[in-house]
Amino acid sequence: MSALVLIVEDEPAQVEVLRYNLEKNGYRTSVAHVGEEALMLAEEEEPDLVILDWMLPDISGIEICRRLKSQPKTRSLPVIMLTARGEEDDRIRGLESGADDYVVKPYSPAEMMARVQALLRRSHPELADEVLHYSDIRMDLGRHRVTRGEKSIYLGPTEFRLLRVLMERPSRVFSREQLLDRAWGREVFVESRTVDVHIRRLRKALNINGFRDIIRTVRGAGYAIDEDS
Amino acid sequence: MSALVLIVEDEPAQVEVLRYNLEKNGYRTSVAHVGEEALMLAEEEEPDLVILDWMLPDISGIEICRRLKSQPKTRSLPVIMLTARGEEDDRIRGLESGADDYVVKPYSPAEMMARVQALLRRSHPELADEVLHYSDIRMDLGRHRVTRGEKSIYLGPTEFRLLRVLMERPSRVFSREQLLDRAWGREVFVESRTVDVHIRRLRKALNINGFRDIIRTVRGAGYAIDEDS
DNA sequence: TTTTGCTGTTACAATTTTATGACGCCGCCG
DNA sequence: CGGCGGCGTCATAAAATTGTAACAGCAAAA
Repeated sequence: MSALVLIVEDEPAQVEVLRYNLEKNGYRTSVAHVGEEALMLAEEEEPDLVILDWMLPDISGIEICRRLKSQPKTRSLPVIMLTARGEEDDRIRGLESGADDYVVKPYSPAEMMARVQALLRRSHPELADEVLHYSDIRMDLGRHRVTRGEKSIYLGPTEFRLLRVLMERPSRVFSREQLLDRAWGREVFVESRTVDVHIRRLRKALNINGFRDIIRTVRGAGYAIDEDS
Repeated sequence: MSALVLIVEDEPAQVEVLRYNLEKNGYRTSVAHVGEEALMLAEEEEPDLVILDWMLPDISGIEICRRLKSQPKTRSLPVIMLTARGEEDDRIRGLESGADDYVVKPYSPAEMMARVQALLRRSHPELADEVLHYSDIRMDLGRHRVTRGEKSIYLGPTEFRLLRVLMERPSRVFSREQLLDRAWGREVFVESRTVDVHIRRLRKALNINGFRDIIRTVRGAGYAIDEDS
């Protein structure tokens, strides 16, 4: 089961951005458009984290945060406050009201995801599994799971490590020696040609259905995982 | 994803020079004109490096640096201090305040870029991929990728090495022997005319579409990569 | 203009590199 | 013990890359 993130935000476009990115990173989401709804959902659905917009139609974000922090049931629920740019005072008031972190709009999705993960790691380490993404490939390191699009992919241990190395630095070309070092370990002795074979196995597993090959062979250099051919 | 460099500088002309050069080298940029803004952006945008002018309208660069180095969140953020010429004391104070490097104005863009890359390599090796530029040609050594304008160019291994040699010293003329040495290796024995053929292959690949030929033939001397014919 | 020296271009064979399929070994689990 | 899955290696096929020779073009020198 993955972490549930409650999004409290009245502007639909913002909601969509958040929801898209959160789900892409493997979180479940739940949305409240107004303050009342937020308080209710926070209690009913027991989310693992709240992203809370500062400006809401009814109750202010700061007030919601205060209420959350005053109830035993939701006291330890991490809150990320979303504020408009440059309101220095707001930031301070936000933190005073008990928010655990704040993000100013506009923000980069990557930054937001990093903070979400940081907070989750603090409160529920077991929910903060690291997940690598590239294109439509998703690699959940904690669960040892790989999916492409909707399909789940089965990989042997070696292919898993190999893909992990490649996914940690998408587009970068790794020589066979580098791959052996990183995916096999420094002291093992295996033929460098063996990499070819595992690359092939990886390709076969990844290209299940009619998926386009995403591993780029660079003659004389090595392999990389890459969008284009 | 490329590295984000925060430029803290109040003089627009300086900003433009920096921004132009940084972006040409594949970095993303962000600009603060005054100290307050710098501190805020350093925290919000999580840049990977800061270029910090000494003289600013509100807070001094040295003070900003001190503050950055005193906060856990920004402590390990590399700082390059920009100082006016000849202020030896300033330099010392700059380094004392925790700056990781300093550059005296006026500086050469190449020097600045070299320092940026050096610092990045130290802190985030994965962001310091080397990229060569000349005219509209871009060569990403880590990704093993060449583009001209928007088009991506495919090169065989030898053409790749050959272009690399030429790109490392644009405009310089290399004799066939020098090219054989550097792109083939000292101990291989190949006909010097072979260079011609690979130069042709390189030209053919580079001049895809209607791009102008950028390799200059110097009769009796060799080849160079060059803007004009 | 003819000659001469160098360079551009093309075709082709040789070589190198990579992909693939098959095989045997080994450790794990029933 | 026996089967199975995962792994490394090898042999061979398939591709891609490369070196050369041969010839055409061209510009400067004679």
